Amino acid sequence: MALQNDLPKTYAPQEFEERIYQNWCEKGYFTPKIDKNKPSYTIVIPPPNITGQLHMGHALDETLQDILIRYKRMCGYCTLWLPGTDHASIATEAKIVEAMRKEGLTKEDVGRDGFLKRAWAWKEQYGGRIVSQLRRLGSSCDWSRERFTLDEGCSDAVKEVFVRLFDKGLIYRGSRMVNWCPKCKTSISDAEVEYETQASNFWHLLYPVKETGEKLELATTRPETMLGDTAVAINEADERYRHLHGCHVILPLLNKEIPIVCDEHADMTKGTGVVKITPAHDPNDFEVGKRHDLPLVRVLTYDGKMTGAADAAEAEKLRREGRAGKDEPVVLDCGKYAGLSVKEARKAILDDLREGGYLKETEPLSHEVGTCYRCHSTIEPMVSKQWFVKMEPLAKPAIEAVRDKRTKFVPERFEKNYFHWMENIRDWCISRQLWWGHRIPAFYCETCGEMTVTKEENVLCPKCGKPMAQDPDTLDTWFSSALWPFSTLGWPQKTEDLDYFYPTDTLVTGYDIITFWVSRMIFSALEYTGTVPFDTVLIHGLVRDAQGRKMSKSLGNGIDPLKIIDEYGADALRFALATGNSPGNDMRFSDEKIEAARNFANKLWNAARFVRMNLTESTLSLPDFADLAPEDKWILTEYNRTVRAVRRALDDYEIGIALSALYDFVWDVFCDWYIELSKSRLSDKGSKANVVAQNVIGFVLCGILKLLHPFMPFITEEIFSALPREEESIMVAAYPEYRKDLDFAEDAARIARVIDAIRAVRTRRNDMNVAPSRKAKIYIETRYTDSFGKATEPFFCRLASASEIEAAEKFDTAHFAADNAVQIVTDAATLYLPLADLVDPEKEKARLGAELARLDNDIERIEKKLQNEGFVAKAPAAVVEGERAKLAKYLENRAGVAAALEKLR
RNA sequence: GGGAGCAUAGCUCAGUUGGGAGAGCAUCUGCCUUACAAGCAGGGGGUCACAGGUUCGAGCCCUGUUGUUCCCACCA
Repeated sequence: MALQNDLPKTYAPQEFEERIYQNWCEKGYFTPKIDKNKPSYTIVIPPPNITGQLHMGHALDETLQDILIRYKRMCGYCTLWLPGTDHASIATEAKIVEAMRKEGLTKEDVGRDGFLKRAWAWKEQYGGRIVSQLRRLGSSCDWSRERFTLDEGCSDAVKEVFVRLFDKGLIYRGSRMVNWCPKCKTSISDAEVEYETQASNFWHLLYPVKETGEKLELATTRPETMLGDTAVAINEADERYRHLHGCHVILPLLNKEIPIVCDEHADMTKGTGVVKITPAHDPNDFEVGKRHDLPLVRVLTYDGKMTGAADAAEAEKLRREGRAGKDEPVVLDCGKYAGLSVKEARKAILDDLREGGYLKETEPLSHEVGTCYRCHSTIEPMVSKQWFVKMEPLAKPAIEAVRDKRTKFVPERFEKNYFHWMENIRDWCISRQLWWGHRIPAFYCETCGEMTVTKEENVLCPKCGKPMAQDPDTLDTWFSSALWPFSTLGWPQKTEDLDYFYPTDTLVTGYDIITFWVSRMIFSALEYTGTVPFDTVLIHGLVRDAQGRKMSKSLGNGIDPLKIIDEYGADALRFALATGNSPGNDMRFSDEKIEAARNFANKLWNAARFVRMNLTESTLSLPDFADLAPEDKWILTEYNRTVRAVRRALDDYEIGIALSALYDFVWDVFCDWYIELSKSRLSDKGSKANVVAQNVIGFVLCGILKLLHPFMPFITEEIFSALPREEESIMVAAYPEYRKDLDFAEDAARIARVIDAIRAVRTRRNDMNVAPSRKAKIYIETRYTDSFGKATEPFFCRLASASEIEAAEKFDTAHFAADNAVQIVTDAATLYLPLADLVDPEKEKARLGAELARLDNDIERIEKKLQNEGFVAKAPAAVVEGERAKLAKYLENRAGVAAALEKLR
């Protein structure tokens, strides 16, 4: 007896999950051995933020990736799942600033170096946390290749890209309108702005016209920026204001004369058709200002307050020294409003306008306000000197690549999101006024003003030879994330990894970061590596709570995956997340779902225990087909078809469908039927039939374990290791393949008839409230006597409370007391149960009557269909044939039911 | 303003080339049948949102309507 490791009586995942993971790591199964004769399959992880803790979104993302990786690995691919983390500049920096605030310190107090020291300490402390949490899920990542977006290699890739793009003219620096977060005190990109609806007002202001003395009415949502107005715009075609062309208005409160300009931006159909122009604080107005060469007047500081004398003086000083570009705004001393917050200034200015008679009316309005995606403060559009990536030349090939399906989205509809974003893309603001991140590799000479972009450090001015100072800003986090699929494999170095594993195969991520991340990886990869970064993007939805709400910290409705693992096991969590999951759709997570998942694991565990305790053979192999019982051929056929269905679904990324096919097979087919059908042979120790049954049930169980392994890695490994097996681990076993020779259609149909009959008997007995203890002989009248031979008797005895069975093509009425028997009609047979003493004749008549009516109904419908010439002529022959067969069956059944009814009468 | 998803059993959702609607949970009935009560056997429950259209045939394809969720957009 070679069998060891008896399976404990109860399924307790806590007992083995950690041990198994440890073992996999020690064996090095996660690290691929590059073999150029084998195809590669690569996934790079969407790197979680180092500040983060594992949440359900990660758990879903990781589960899907691990399923794909384990599947491909078992299919013989050389698989790499490359893990890592993201430095998440803005999120991490905010956390560290917050932590310092509690100590009473600011960034400025500790200085740049001191701050970065703290940041790296933070990374050391918390960066590993999320990684260890990933392990608990069973993720088969190659930890030897773990990367971090700020590590040496990734940083080198970032610098390389920056320099190349700059040299190509695709990166430039300039004063542009950017989204400014006054709380994070940095610019952010368009993609990082989230719009939310806010209740506000439309304030109708009156600006006096200098030349005519009339009062020009205009409406605004931002009265506090009026001090920065440098024009008022009307539409040239607007008849109402034709007489004002070339005139001026006197800006209230400041008593400043500003021009009335004609610009297409002024929409005649909206409001009064007049719009105030504040070029320094509104993106549209900025464009208007450029067209009319209007001055830029800035009235807000970078932390969201009204500017004052000091701000104005400082800007003036820079201007005088020639250190401010000519395209930079003038800064206004807002006088009595200086230092007020936007909110305070709005109130004060409105009060003064009202007092001066410049406020005509206040109209309530709800509108979309841009907010920072990290801190949700209101975004201020500000003119600021920043670095930008010129997007149009990069977007074009990226659009073509997806259009040509060199990269495919699953589901396909997300292409639309992608195209829409890419086709309307604006230049990408990549500089951030933050310290934690990749510092921009640009250097300025303080002596002569020269600028250089280079990968070098400690740069000397190429013009005057003096030391240069590096740009203080860092890059958008997503700039480095965009390089992730190749920077992690060694690019720009020509490494063996890059050569073998790149381009990667599948990227798995949520639809919420298609624009942030997926689109940027695609255009980056095309530009720097000349190929798409991955073949397929598998998009999944959000994990919501049981009520369908987004899980969030503020709602406190988040479910901690680690707690779920502690209580139910990682396999149950994975199962709950994968089952019923369809690409691109959100899902709800609930107690019921996780319990159902755990129950399935428990079912599998117990089925395996049953099989295990019946094994006496030390090896398992499929018996000679000649020795197989019909039920063996039936289960092998069902199993084989399941293999095909699961593989097909997985190849189509239909993970939910694959898993539900497995669930049904394991529970309904294998456990509820095959195990029951095998019990008599399995208890018949020492017989040849026993050995055959052992081998078949062992073979199918092993197949089930392998099929399930990508979804539930731990339990399948634990059971597998307790069975006679060839491989040392299920991880390195081959994924089952569909085998033509295991499709025994005829035998499968024979057992299907038996199952059908057993079900029918159970239903009748249940209807009649017959106690299971009351056994009865079953007479089976059938033309399929080979299906209902003596060999099937144990099935009826165990599963249909039969004492014995007798089958014949036709019984003559004298053979048994037919008048005292209950008659049951199935598609393949008519069964007689001598239980008449339990029958209420009236009830029985009613039942048979109802059945007759139902059959008549069916027959009529099919006959009608078959009389329809269109159907017979146009429907596929197989379908028509199927209908004919069905009709024949129904007619036969009807005859049987009618006869039974006749007898009762 | 543009775009997309969803609408199927009491609840949560599957349903992929158009050929008599399924699962889990819940509910009802009967079972400790020695792998499993985290279980077994059986039952009830659906004009597949609405209205048209294409087709021999529509939950599935087309058009429109309603409800709902989300994404995008510089609307003063």
